[in-house]
Amino acid sequence: MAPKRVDRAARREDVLDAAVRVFARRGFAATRIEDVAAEAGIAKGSVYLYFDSRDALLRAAFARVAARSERLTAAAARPGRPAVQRLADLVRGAVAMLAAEPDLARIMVDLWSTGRARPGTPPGGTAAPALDLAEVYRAYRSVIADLLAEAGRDGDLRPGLGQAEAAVVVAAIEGALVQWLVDPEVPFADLADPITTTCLNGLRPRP
Amino acid sequence: MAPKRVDRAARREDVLDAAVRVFARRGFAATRIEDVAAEAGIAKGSVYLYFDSRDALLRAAFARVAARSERLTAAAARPGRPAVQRLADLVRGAVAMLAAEPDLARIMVDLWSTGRARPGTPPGGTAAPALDLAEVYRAYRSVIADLLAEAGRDGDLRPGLGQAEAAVVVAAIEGALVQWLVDPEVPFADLADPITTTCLNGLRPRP
Amino acid sequence: MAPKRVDRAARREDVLDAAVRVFARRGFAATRIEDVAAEAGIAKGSVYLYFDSRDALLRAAFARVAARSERLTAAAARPGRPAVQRLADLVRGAVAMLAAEPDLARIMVDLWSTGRARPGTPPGGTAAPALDLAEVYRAYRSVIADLLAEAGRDGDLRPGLGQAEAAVVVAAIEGALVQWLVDPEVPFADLADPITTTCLNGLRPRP
Amino acid sequence: MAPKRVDRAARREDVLDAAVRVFARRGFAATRIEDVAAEAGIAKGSVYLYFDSRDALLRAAFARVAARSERLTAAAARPGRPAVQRLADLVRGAVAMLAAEPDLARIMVDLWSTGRARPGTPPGGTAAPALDLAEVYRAYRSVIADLLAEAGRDGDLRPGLGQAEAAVVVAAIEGALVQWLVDPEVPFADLADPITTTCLNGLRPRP
DNA sequence: GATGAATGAGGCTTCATTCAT
DNA sequence: AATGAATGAAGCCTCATTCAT
Repeated sequence: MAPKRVDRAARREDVLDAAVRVFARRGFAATRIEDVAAEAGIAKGSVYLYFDSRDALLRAAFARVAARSERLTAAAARPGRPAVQRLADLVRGAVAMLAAEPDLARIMVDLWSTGRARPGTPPGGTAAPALDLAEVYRAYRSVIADLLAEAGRDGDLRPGLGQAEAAVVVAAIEGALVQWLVDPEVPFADLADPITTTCLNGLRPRP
Repeated sequence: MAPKRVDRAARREDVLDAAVRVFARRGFAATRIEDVAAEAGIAKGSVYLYFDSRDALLRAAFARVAARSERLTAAAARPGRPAVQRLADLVRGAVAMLAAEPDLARIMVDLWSTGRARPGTPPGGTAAPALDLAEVYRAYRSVIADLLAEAGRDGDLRPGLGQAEAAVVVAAIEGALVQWLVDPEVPFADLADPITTTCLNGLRPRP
Repeated sequence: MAPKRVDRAARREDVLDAAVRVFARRGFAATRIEDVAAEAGIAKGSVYLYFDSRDALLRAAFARVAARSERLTAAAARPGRPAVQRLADLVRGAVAMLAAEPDLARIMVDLWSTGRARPGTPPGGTAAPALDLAEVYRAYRSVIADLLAEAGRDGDLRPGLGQAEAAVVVAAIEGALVQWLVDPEVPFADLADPITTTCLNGLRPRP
Repeated sequence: MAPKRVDRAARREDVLDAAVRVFARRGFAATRIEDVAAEAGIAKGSVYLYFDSRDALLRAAFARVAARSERLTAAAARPGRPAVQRLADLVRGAVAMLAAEPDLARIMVDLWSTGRARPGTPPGGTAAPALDLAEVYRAYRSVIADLLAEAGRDGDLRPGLGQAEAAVVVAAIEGALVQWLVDPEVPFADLADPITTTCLNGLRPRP
């Protein structure tokens, strides 16, 4: 029974892989279950062996985005080097990761709008477990805010930096991502440096 | 034969107003023609008196977003004051405008994903005049890059700044917007200052 | 008030003229009230000043077809010349009239199918005054059958000819019409002679 | 992956059978997809498993009419007996077939009007392979014209008969059909003899 | 009388989901 | 488990008809 489980889980991942690809290509709204099935090389009905509904597929894709984000911040939280450097690494790492996985990046943008108010959500309230994108970004900012504060105490950045500045750093990354997705000629990966230096210089102590 | 005292164009704007509100509330994908009609206080079929199709409504909404963006950059291009200041004004103006018209802002986010590969586009190819969001952002960056260069020549910012840094500035604005839309507790309007100072300080000449 | 009446009737005819042209061009099914209005050079709503409904327009068009048919047979019933000749004249006259008024002819073909079971007709039965096309053809055949019988008594055709042979004569005309309408290269007007001679020869007494 | 024991093609035929019945009963224009589905005993949406659109259903019905017509003329073209007799057989066969399949016959009449200028045809131009009814009748007349010419050489009919007389023969059949469809009391099947004898006698050599 | 804006019922088509095989 | 045929709810759009001006 154990191998069965593994198989099942592996198959599920395969389907999700396919879904992510199609979601990235056509967007959620335009993606039909059949598209996902075709991309996964299985029959339409078989998708339902692994996911309860179209919505569940969407939520699973969201979970991937969230997990990736978490992995990223987790790495940055590890101490051992100066906070400014860990911050710089975090920014560079985030850009690199988004650039390396454009499909997930595209889905994230879709989530920005879809996550807001899903059609399925009944006016009453208790819908499916919400795609808590807000929480993801809150955590993201928290980690950065902590690093900013620490770097402030280290004297590498201005003291007193907090949530607002963390939001600016996150903004620079996500905003650059948007421009790349909207216009593939924008060299997103190459923006890692300008983003890092601009933000960090901008937050240095005034001479 | 009398031109009918109902002003066609005004009525069309009313419907578009309604559409923008609903698009912002539910997203494009989830918005049905009937929702727009209800919001406008007219019958479903009446929407078609003013717009050829659901897609035309979407395109008109895009045009509003694009027009607003243009108004913004046009103001910044007017000379008369130092480039750094005009740049700072542009950033603050952009944030203020987005904060003041959250509906259009939300639609813009929808456009980021929808604009990519619209489902409506017939396989044949030449559909309606594409929602050229890329062009909007290209123009946006251009204006900012010009200001950066000018400020460089003024000695207010580093010399040699260009497209990349312009992208970072745009990114900071749009990225902050995203965080606000995803999480209304993010004080977007208040981020105008942190964004402006961080970016401009970060681009100052090194002492 | 009298001139008003005349005006009104004349306008009504104008609208019907327009309707006949459009019906002939696009067929009933594909003709919208607006098409008729445009062809008549009036507004959509004005059509309803002269006709109660789309269906009434159709019925009026039918009436024209029927009236024309009646005029035709009426002429043939007038005595004074040998029956065979009146018969030949009737056939030639029918062809000439149909060829001269292709619009009405096209409408007649539409009536063959539409007249059968109009959508509006409730399953129960009592719909609008039916388009009694059957009656039109019955009268048509009657007149011809009478002429055949008379020509039989005259010794110009075989005796004992009746409804069946009348149907064949009518058939030759209407069937030729169909071929012309389906394929404009068929020289309908020129078929008057072949139809007349074939039928009349075919009904001559055997030598 | 098993080919599913339901034969797709057979099922498609079933649906087409149902469509033909409904088309015959209500006419094309008045037939909704739901009517066809109900007649076939399936759900509305299921019709689309077998036909791409309402129009495709119409075209398939046309194909049946055309195929039947072809079968008929093919039989007549086979030599072996005198041409006059084959001609007589063709006429009788045509009437018998039309009388035996009144549904297809009714559809044919619908095609006479629908085939002309189908509403479905996009303004662009090249829609689906047009319902080339003209071609069907052209072929029909050709076969008959050949038989007439051969019978002329045999001395059974007048020499020099051609397209015009062929049109008259076709006309007699189709025209009789019309009268029957318009008025079910017309004994169409019994008209086979009057048509045959009238036409063939009418085309005999003059004594 | 004329108009044409407004209405809303109705038809076509799509597609998430189910289920018999 | 896997399939894909079948379903039917929903959404887009059209157009006959009404009605205020």
